[in-house]
This record gives sequence, C-alpha cells and structure tokens, in this order.
Amino acid sequence: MPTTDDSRIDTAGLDARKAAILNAVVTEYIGSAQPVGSQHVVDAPGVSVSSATVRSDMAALERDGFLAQPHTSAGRIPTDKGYRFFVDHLAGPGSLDSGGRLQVRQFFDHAHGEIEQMLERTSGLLADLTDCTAMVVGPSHESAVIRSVQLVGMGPRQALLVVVLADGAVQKQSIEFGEEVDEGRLSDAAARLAAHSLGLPLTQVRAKVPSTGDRSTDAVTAVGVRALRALGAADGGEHLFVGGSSRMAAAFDAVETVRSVLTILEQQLVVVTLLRDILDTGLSVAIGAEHGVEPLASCAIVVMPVSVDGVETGTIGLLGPTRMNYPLALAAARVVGDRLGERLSEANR
Amino acid sequence: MPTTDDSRIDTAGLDARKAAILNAVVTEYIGSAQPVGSQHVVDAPGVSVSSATVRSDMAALERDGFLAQPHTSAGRIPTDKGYRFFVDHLAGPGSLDSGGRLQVRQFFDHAHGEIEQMLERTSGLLADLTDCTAMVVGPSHESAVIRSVQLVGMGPRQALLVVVLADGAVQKQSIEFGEEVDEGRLSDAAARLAAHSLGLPLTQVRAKVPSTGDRSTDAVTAVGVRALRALGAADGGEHLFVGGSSRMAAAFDAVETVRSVLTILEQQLVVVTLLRDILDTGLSVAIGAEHGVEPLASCAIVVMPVSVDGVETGTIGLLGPTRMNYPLALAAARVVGDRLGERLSEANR
DNA sequence: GTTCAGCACTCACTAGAGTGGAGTGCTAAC
DNA sequence: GTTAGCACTCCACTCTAGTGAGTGCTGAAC
Repeated sequence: MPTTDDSRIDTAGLDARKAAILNAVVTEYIGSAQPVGSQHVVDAPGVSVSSATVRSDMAALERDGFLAQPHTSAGRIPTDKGYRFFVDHLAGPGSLDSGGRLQVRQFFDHAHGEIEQMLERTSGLLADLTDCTAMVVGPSHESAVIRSVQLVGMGPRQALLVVVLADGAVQKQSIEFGEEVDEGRLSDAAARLAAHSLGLPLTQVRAKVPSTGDRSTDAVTAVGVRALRALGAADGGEHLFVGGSSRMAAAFDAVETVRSVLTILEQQLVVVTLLRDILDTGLSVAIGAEHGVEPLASCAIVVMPVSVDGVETGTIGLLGPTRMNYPLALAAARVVGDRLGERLSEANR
Repeated sequence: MPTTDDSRIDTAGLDARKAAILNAVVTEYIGSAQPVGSQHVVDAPGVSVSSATVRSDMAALERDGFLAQPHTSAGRIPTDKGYRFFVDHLAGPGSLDSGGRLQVRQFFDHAHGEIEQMLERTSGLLADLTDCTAMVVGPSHESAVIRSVQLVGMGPRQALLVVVLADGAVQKQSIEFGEEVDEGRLSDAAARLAAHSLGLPLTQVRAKVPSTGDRSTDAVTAVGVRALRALGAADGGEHLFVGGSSRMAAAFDAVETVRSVLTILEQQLVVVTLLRDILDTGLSVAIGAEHGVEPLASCAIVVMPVSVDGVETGTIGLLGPTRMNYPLALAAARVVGDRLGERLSEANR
C-alpha cells in the first residue's frame, strides 16, 4: 500500500496527500451535502496537484473503502470508514466559537432549581450549539445513599413513601394499606424503615433490608418495606431528556428517514442502552452502522460521559447525520459535559 | 354519518344531500389523502344521484367555502370550514375498537408508580390509539395543599426542602446556609415551616406565610421560608409530556412541515398555552388556522380537559393533520382523559 | 326546477427524447 | 509520479406528447 514518502506524520496508513484529499472531501461534503468532484479538491491545503492526480488518488481511496460514488460520473461521498478516519486522524480538536462559549457560560450561571429541569434544558442548549438532536441521560441514582425516609399520610389508608437520596434526588412511591393507619403508626414505621435503610444506596436496599424477617415488624412497616424495595427495583431506568428533535427533520430530506429516527428517539430504553453500549466500547463517536441500530444507519452519535465527583454517572449524546460537524459536536459535548458534571458535583456536596 | 333520509335533521344550513356529500368527501379524504372526485361519492349513503348532480352540489359547497380544489380538473379537498362542519354536525360520536378499549383497560390496570411516569406513558398510549402526536399536561399543583414539609440535611451547610402535596406531587428546593447547621436546628426549622404552611395550597404560601416578620424566627427558618416561597413561585410551569412525535413525520410528506411542527412541540410553554387557549374558547377541536399558530396551519388539535375530583386541572391534546380521524381522536381523548382523571382522583384521596 | 347524460375542456402526471454539464477513467507524454 | 487531453457516463433538466381523472356547461327528460 501507500509508501510513507517523507518524514511527515503519515496518518495511519494513508500517505499525506491522500489524507489531505480525504480531509477535503469530508469537509466539503459536510458543508454542502453534495458529492465532491476532483476539481473541488485541488485547492485544498496539502493537495497541490492536478485534478487528474486527485482522481487517481480518489480512485485508490474508493478501493480502500474510504469514499464511495453514488453513481459513475458523480463526485465522491465519504463512507462510514471515511468519516471514521476523519474523526480519528484528521479532524482538529475543534472548539466552540465565542458566541457558543458565552451561551454555555450564561446557561450555567443561570442554571438553578430542580435537577431534572436543568438536564432538560441542557439538552436544549446542546441542540442549539450543535444543530444536532441532543440526548442527556441523567446521573443514575444507583450509588446515591439514602438520606431520609419518610411516610406522609395521604388518606386514611394511603400514604406516600418519600425517599431523599444524597445526590438530591427524591423518589416516591404511593402505598395503600389494608386498614386505617394513623399518623403515629406511620411515623413509627418510617423510623423503623429509616433505621434499616439510611446510608444504604438504593440498589442495595433489596439485598440489605430484611423483607419481612424481623418479628417485631408490624403490618405498616411491612408494607413500607415492600414499597422501599420496589423503589430500588423500579428506579433502574435512568431518565432520558431529548432536545432538538426537530433538527433531525432539518438534516434529512427523506421524511421516512426522519420518521424512523424519531421512532427510535421515542424509545427511551433503546436510546439509553445505545449510548451506554457506545461508551462501553470505548468510543466517543459511533458512525453509521457502527452502533448496529439499523434505522440510525445514516446517523452518527457523539457520546460523552458526565462525571459527578469523579464517577462517570451520566451521559451526553449528540445525534446527527453522518455528515455532521464532528469537531464542533465533540467540543460542545465536552464543554457542556464538564460543566454539567461540575455543577452536579457541587450540588452533591 | 348515515343520514336518516326523510324527516332529517337538516344540518344547520346545508340540505341533507349536500351534507351527505360533504360527509363522504371528508371521510374519503381522511382515508386516502387524495382529492375526491364526484364519481367516488355517488355510492355514499344519502347520495343517490348521478355524478353530474354531485358535481353541481360540490360546486355549491365550494362556493360556500366547505370544499376546495387544488386545481381545476382535480377532485375536492375539505377546507378548514368543511372539517369544522364535519366535526360539529356530521361525525358520529365515534368509539374505540375493542382492541383499543382493551389497551386502555390494561394500561390503567397496570399503571402504577410516579405520577410523572404515568403521564408520560399516557401520552404514548394516546399516540398508539390514535396515530396522532399526544400531549399531556399534568395537573397543575396550584390547588393542592401542602401535606408535609421537611428539611433534609445534605451537607454541613446544605439542606433539601422537600414538600409533599396532597395530590401526590413532591417538590424540592435545595438550600444553602451561611453557617453550619446541625440536625436539631433543621428539624426545629422544619417544624416551624410546617406550622405555617401545612394545609395551604402552594400558591397561597406567598400570601399567607410571613416572610420574616415573626420575631422568633431564627436564620435557618428564614432561609427555609424563602425557599418555600420560591417553590410556590417557580412551580407555575405545568409539565408537558409529548408522545409519538414520530407520527407527525408519518402524517406529512413535506419534511419542512414536519420540521416546523416539531419545532413548535419543543416549546413547552407555547404548547401548554395553546391547549389552554383552545379550551378557554370552549372548543374541543381546533382545525387549521383556528388556533392561530401559523406553523400548525395544516394540523388539527383535539383537546380534552382532565378533571381531578371534579376540577378541570389537566389537559390532553392530540395533534394530527387536519385530515385526522376526528371521531376516533375524540373518543380516545375522552376515554383516556376520564380514566386518567379517575385515577388521579383516587390517588388524591 | 331538479336531475342527468353527453360533451368539450383542463391540467396534473407520466414517459420518452434530447441536451448540457459535471465528473470520471484511461492513456500517452513529460 | 504527474498531468493534459480525450472519450465516455450518467444525472438533472427541459420539452414534448399522450393519458386519464375530473370538471363545468348545456339541453332534454321527468
């Protein structure tokens, strides 16, 4: 294959000129969404040869799977592999423009209130910054320990179990009793529940809190324990916030593509799993077929973990067409992810 | 609707045959999305005349603004006014098919857990039933009285104010103190807050809870009061749940239309206001330009209030193309709205 | 005066032919 | 290895009928 001619960086198997050509094709295609011909590439930096030479290089790039032709006598379009090479070896680190940086600063200066609302708005911010659809997976409460357990009477036979976690989240579960229960019994039961569960992470409630074994347990406490355990089990689903889904409609002109992408976005579990899978493979970008979700074959996903107190606990995702602006998306995801993590860490202290 | 042919109701200014023709055109157009020609109408019930006669009636209906032609020598399409007449005078009450009824029953049999999650899923259910995009505005907490006020210490100088309302909602607000505060002072302060606010609706907290006047008030309580008052103010925004937005992509074939509709759906405030406005005008259906939101000109909206304990407090909305299945949408909205209201009323007791 | 068969007309839609242009691959010369 | 030149390809566009669904009008029948 290509000889490393001089002493230049020789980007991973492609000689410098081919890399420059690929770079030019990807860049132009991202901008124009039109197949790129050899003529459009000759003026690009690093390519000081004639269009004929560019053509022969392009043919080689096509043989190697970096480019494709929609049809003979059309220009070239990057393949998934082409984008992959671009992202891994060619794209600069990228950065937000000053307007974007300002927007992020203002956002986090004014962010306040409930965590869910903040995450929701963060997804909107990311969509604005990148023109992509943004997905924000809230920090899971798995590891957060229980700070408070309370039973609030809601009626003669009903109560609400309210559990406050160390990360500021509040979980609740409504409870129905077989008999009328007065405030005294409720607070007794709440105290017993608290004694068993305070300081435990929610996930360990199932393991550590005796289901009914305790013989001193009265009926009210037993129901409370059941609710508490249910809470630990039910929580599993991290909450997903999707912002800017209209951007998908702007990115494609086939309405059927839009429909299938939106359908995926409606399935929270699928999206959350998808983001997690991508992170688990160690990638920060999944392009086209790489993520294996067929309806998203013409999309790319940028993911970024959000660390709260040093633990990767939330996820940010950006969804766009494969011809998205990768450097910008990566930069935005990083900046916002970092700021969000800091913010959540503060709240945690 | 099958016309009772003789002593017929003579539907509001249209003679029976014209009404039958309009009915047939709307019905067929809803099904096919193609302009309807006179030939397609002659077999409809209530129209036992030749196509020539139908044509002359159609011309009259067009003059009166009920029908329109995309171009000469094309069939007719209902106008907004045509749909309006259909909804007000022609469409039967409509009902869910047995599958739909089963789906609703199962849904509410298995619905459980947090109210927000239930509303979210309700929007998905409605979208499934009607093939429309569903909007569910959660019951506002304005009138719900405070059942419990609690301060949970989250750090030496931080606490979380947790307020449980009678409708099962839990509101929270994080608090920062200027000094370290131990558990004792927290619970003292919580008790004082509770004494002032228990039994009050959240909205009246501002009016009824003295801001700082009380001279026995210590610093901790003062901060708590401030947070409590902020909670009452911040709550304003009812939460909106949108389900099945992909249905909009299936309903239109112009991707630009889809984009603009999705953009509207992303603006919670706009949607909530829109639904409220429609309800306030006393309508249950807003067709085309009737609601005044320009990007939704080719959409219709079905709204249905949700009554909790006899008070209209939440809203259900269904968004589809103007050629949506109105009887089905109305039936689904009514059934689901009623069941949802019952369900929330139960939880409230 | 309502209904209707007949008729001329309109106009979107489709298919096919022709054309221009962007782009290619190949080749021979430097 | 590079490149100018050239023949070729094929999309996108235009133009031209031709087709068919649908209309409005008219004059006769009930």
